[in-house]
Amino acid sequence: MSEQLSANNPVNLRLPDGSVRTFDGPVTGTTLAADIGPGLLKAALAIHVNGEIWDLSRVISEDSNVSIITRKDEAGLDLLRHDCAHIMAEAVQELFPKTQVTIGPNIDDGFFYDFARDKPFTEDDLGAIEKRMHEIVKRDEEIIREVWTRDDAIAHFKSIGELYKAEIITDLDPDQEITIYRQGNWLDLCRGPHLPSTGKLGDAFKLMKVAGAYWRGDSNNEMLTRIYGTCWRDKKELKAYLHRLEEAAKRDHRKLGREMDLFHLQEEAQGSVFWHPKGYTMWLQLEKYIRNRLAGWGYDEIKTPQLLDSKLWEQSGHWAKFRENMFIVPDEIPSTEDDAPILSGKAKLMALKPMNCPAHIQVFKQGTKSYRDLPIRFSEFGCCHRNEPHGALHGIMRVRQMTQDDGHVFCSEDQITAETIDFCTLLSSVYRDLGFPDFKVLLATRPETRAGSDEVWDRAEGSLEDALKATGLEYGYAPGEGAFYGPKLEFHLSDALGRTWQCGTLQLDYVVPERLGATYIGEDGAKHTPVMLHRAILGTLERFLGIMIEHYAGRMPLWIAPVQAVVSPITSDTDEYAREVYDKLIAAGIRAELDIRNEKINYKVREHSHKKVPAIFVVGGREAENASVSVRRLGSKHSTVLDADEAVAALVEEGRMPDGTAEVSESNDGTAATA
RNA sequence: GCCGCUGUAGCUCAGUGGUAGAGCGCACCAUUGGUAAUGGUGAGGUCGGGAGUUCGAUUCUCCCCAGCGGCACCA
Repeated sequence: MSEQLSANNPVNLRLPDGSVRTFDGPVTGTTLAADIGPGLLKAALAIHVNGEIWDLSRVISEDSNVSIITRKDEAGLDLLRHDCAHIMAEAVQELFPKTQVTIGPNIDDGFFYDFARDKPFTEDDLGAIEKRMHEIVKRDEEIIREVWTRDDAIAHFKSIGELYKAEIITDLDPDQEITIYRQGNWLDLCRGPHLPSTGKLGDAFKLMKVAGAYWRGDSNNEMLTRIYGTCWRDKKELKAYLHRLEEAAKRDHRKLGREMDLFHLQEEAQGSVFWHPKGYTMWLQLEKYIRNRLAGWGYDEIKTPQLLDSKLWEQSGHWAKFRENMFIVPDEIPSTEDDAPILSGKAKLMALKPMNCPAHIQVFKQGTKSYRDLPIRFSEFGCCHRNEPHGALHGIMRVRQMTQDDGHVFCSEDQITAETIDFCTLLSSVYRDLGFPDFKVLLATRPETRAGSDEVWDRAEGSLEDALKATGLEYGYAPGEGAFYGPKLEFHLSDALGRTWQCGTLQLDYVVPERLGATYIGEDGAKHTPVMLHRAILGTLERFLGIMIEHYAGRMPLWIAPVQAVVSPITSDTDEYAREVYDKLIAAGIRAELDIRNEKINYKVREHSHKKVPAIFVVGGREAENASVSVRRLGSKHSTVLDADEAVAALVEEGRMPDGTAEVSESNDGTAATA
């Protein structure tokens, strides 16, 4: 069909309400918007054409289903954010002419743009850049889409010193259309689409922070300087977002850990946690809970050594594949001579265990095992050390000494599916108990650095995926993210702020049991190597407690709260009665405190509320007279007067540790139900 | 590990080329007060560590360490 013919053909555009507008020939989104009304023309940002988002200026020459996109649409917000990134890049290059642009994608709540510059940007530069951005918005520069040839584009970007852009184009799929967006005197390679002009952006944006980021995300490449920004439809949304950040900061486990006196960290033991009595109470409760649950699913708990000979790690494959994350200790008596080296450097080496699996295999190997013994399930609250990079450490979420709720299941190949189903059932029940009903599953496949042949990996990945299918859980993939000895399932839970955390894992391992010589006698009387499933539900207690603290904003469920109740007399006249109530709580097994300090009740209520104590029992003359208590629950402005014994009994009931028998909560979307 | 920022009292933070200050917390005294701060008095810091410049450094310069925000890595 020739151009001329199509130009004379009428074009029918069907709008979302079903109505059709007919034009004499090809039209642009702008024309359509104007045809519908001046209000829409003003609000229009782009247009959906048969499911694709187009610039308003692009010519539509065929009958299409269309809808105009405004800033009210989700797609409109995405456009605003991406344009905001472009406007930021324009501002940066106006202010700092020798800076090269690289990539600038949208992210949750905003965008970033990575720049190459001799001197990295600092936070002090953000004010000037932001100011210039507002000027560019005021200039209301028209944004023009142009299609260039590949060679022209490469030549152009090379000629202006934009080597990264030239590299990006060079690496693009040869069939990919090269589009350039021009605004004012500035232009950028971009797939688009974009707003019709910079003025449409508005003023609800803010540059948030600067950071270093490697070119193409590879730590072997040079480091670029990244600027993060946030962008919204209007000032009100921006303000709400900033408020949300402030609220999230209040939940920070490092802040709450200090305020609630749970733990501390100090530089002499970086990456390892000093647990205080209150924090360790939470730890012990969580440990007790998961221990109970594991025992109910056929796990036998063991305890294995911290320091193991490097020979074992060589054999297991850790020495070759994991050594840079291990703490190595020479097995030698250090010299006490003043002028002699402390260590000779000649001693044999031991290593603090970074994982428990080789030690569990040693336990398995004691005595002869029969196929009738399988599956054997060992659990251990294994304290592991990993030499994590300094920059990775973060509160108690990312530490160097960690305690896993670890376990290894030794089984035959035909037991993998049943064990996987059981594990997923247990895991979803645990997450539900702990307040995290929603989680996602990813199948992580072979990494580049790995032990074992491709044939073994084919088998392992196949078995694990088959078993995963049998659980009925929905899942995605994490290519290349498997452990060095086998593929794994990653369980990512969502917290109250919608963030996701990888906690649980199930790893299928054909490699390490064989390397370490684990065998059992099969039905056929011959030796076979068992399959090993490495699994953890919480992941590590440190991280999981950190997640729980932030998820609950410190207001822990009663069973895990370090102090469950405080008894506080109004005046010292009722100290004695307060002590009676306190004794009742203690006798009932409640973690209670008695606060008979010479302070006003207002002061005490305020202080215990800040410390997130779930229940305050206030007792005055009235309560003492009729053996009652005035109970004020955390988060409530009101108090309830109850019979003292009943109040204690109610607290005992509420504070019962969950055991997996609770009803499935409504927020569970069903993905967690596997039983 | 890489980039940037920060490091002052237990906590949150102000401040200065002439050896430091606030609020909260803590101690003591007074106050006995019904559900988110009673008042007063006092103690407490070699200003992250080391070196340099200077008559003099917490302040300026350099190096190191740690924390924070990211990147990379990861439970």
